[in-house]
Amino acid sequence: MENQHIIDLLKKNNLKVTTQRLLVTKYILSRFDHPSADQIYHDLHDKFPTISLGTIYKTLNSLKEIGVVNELGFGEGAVRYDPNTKIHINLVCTKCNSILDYYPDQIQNSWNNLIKNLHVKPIGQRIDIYYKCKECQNRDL
Amino acid sequence: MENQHIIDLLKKNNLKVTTQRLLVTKYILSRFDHPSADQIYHDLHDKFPTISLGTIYKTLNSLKEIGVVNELGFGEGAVRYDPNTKIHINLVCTKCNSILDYYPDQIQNSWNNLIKNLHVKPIGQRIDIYYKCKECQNRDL
DNA sequence: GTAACTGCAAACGCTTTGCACTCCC
DNA sequence: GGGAGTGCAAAGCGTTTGCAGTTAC
Repeated sequence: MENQHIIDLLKKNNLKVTTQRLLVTKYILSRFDHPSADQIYHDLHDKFPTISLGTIYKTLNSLKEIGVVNELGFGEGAVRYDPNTKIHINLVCTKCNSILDYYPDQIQNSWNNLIKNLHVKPIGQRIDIYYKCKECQNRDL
Repeated sequence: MENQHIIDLLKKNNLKVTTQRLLVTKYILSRFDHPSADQIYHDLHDKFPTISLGTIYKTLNSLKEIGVVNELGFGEGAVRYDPNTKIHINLVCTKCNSILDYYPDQIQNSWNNLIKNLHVKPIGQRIDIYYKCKECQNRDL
């Protein structure tokens, strides 16, 4: 996503535009592997050595509040941040904790069909499939 | 579930049968609200005042390893334990964190249909829908 | 100018760990 | 009798908070 779009996005939501927020927002929106706060911190630290982990967390929480990212918490380890709020399936490797997005054909239709009799109004959803990724399977042989 | 079944379940998985394990296992299997370790601790403490939180955690981890419960981690708050490993939808209230199970008609068929082109072998799944429960909606009026 | 944001460090909440004691088999 | 399980307290880890200094607007 271009800088200008991110600036507009932040302004529209009454968030001041700072270098840190731009960096974090641009970074998370460009990533499809659902990084943790710590991964973001380490990756951005090269470009911007004074950024702090606290600011990463605060920014991610702001982005969560304005609906730009979803949190994916797990039983163990850190929360992962998912910039994809559309219906999709997270393929989660239970060994290395990698996460891959998966979009089956007609997923929106299938999903609508699944929840057609639901009596409540969803404000979000999460679909995970746990498996062992190729690399981890090979590593075990 | 009867005590004898739980005893068999533990023995079959090479877990020694102790009063604490019996209590925790029986308790979690009887609950449909996906309690946290702390909730379990407080509820069992009445019956068995010397049980410790550490033992609750250790037992839950053992039960997880033998596939009796699933962990539901969230961005905030404690992990919740779900004794239902069949396909179902967790209706999660984002306000009070209550969790309700939901079984749409034909959910297994819909799910099979959704993942029919998936090239990996699932070892588990999790489907959440986030919403605001009736009580929380009313409370906000 | 001022309210919001940042960086830092300390605090926090949930979970795991280490260890001496106890209990199941 | 021996190894697994328990209870306790301390440690661990990821995240939030408080606050003084800084920045966007």
